[in-house]
Amino acid sequence: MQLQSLKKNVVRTVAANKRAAEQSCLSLLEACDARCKFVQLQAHILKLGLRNNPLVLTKFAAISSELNAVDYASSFVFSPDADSRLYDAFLFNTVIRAYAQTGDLKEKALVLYNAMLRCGVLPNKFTYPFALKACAGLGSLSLGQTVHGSAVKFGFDDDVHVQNTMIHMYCCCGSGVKYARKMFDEMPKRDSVSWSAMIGGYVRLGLSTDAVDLFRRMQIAGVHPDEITMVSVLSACTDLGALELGKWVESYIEREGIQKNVELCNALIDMFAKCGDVDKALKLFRNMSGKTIVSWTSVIVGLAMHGRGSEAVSLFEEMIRNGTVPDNVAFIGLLSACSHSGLVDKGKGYFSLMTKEYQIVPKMEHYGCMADMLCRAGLVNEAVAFVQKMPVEPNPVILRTLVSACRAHGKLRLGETISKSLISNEPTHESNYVLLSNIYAKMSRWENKTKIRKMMGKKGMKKTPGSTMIELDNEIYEFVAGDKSHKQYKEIYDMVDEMGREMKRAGYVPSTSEVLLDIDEEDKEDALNRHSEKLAIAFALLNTPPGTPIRIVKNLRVCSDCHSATKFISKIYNREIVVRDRNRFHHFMDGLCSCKDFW
DNA sequence: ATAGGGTTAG
Repeated sequence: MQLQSLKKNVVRTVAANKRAAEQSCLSLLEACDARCKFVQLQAHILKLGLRNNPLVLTKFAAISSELNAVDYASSFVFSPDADSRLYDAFLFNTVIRAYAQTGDLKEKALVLYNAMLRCGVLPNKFTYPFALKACAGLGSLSLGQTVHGSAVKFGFDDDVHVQNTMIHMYCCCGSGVKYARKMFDEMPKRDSVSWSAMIGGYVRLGLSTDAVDLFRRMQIAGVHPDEITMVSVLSACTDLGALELGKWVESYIEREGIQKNVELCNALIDMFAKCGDVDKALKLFRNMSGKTIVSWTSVIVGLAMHGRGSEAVSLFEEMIRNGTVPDNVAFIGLLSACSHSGLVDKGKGYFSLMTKEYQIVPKMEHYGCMADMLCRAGLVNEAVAFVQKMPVEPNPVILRTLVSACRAHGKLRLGETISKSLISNEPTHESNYVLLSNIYAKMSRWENKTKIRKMMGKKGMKKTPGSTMIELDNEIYEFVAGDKSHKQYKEIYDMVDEMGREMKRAGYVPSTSEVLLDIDEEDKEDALNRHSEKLAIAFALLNTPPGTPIRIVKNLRVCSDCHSATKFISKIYNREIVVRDRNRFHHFMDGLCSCKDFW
């Protein structure tokens, strides 16, 4: 073997020439891969007397990161019997980088950074991107600020690489985004990476409108975006559900000749699928070369969201035939496809394929998909038994799935029990109370329902307000329940009232039991009519020509009253209405929904 | 000799 002969070569030359030994040892380290025994290498270094050779140690540390042996290498390199006078910045940088890249050892990168300063080794311009990346991974604003201060002290804060990493780091530290923006605004010279870091940061924080605004400013500033910038911009479109904007971005990419690499194609596929045009996503997917597991998963998830489960399943089968090995994310997509389309037996089969054939240890999300699948299919008892048999404690998300199913399928006592335990475990989570209240409503135990409402008021819970977005003439409009901020609000409310009258004539019954407020029935109807979905639909009916499809995006799950109302509206006003909610798409047409009331 | 920003689920 090549490795064997290299080793012999090292041993031969070591006696003759120390310099040649170093070179040979470096080549040996270079040739080392996962098959090579890391420990043997270490013994070799000792045997050759290169224990304190910084170059060899650096190479040793660099290789360790690919073998997930950073901790081991670090303890060898920086052991007490090593000669610390030989440590240099390159060596520290290498180990700091290795730690910064490692999943759960990022804090050690900063420990080493501090050790470096204590040893009197001066950091250089490469040190800061590594150390800041560790802070970003930890999401620790205070650590980031300390390292930032240190970079200023040593005079590396005017380097554009360092500044860009700082923007990235501050964006990864939640409340740090304002510091990121401040740095960004004060930079004397911003390159495309600076813009991408800031735009990408906004997207990750869910501030997608800010991301789009910044992209517009980037164009005004005359900085040419590259494929990485465009991935973030597309991600913002996906988040906003802004199909028109997304289409514009696609044509912009073509026009500007931006290279459509695999990642950019994946982002385009994801955008089209999640903005409602899954057929376009499929077309792009078919035409792209170099498909990765991400490409397959994106399109499988896209089909699942549109209720096209069996297509998702055949695509998964095709992927396996193509030799792409599914990972745990692909299985989450596949299982959710089965769940959304009622393919219970298929789902069970794939769950066991995943664990047995692919040796993937199921995570909470996989269990969640299975519980969800059984619940949707009305197999509540089986779902409960499944959850009890799980080797891990179910998380609140799974328990809430069970409670909803209990309510839908009349297992009210059980639902009440689970729901009460949820409230005691998670007393500040609003939806736990809503679930219990809905169960009481179904049991007609109104006094209990009132009690729940009072409890909620006392706890002062912050409620995620439902909001609905709609795109019209290159603008994105957002509505919240009872919104009166819009210029047209009077017309919108008149339209909502008219819609209500027409729907009632057609047989719509408002589901006032969904309303948690303790108000009389008429006011409850009023509250339902002011839901953000209905405001957005009224706005669209007013401002778009008859017959054009209406696309709206809801931030939460669509409520059952709005779901049934939208069916009536699609028929009465002869409109196709496409609703994207938190989980999936609903295509309403002629009084029916594509989800077949199965969501 | 070592550097910065990105994609799939929940």
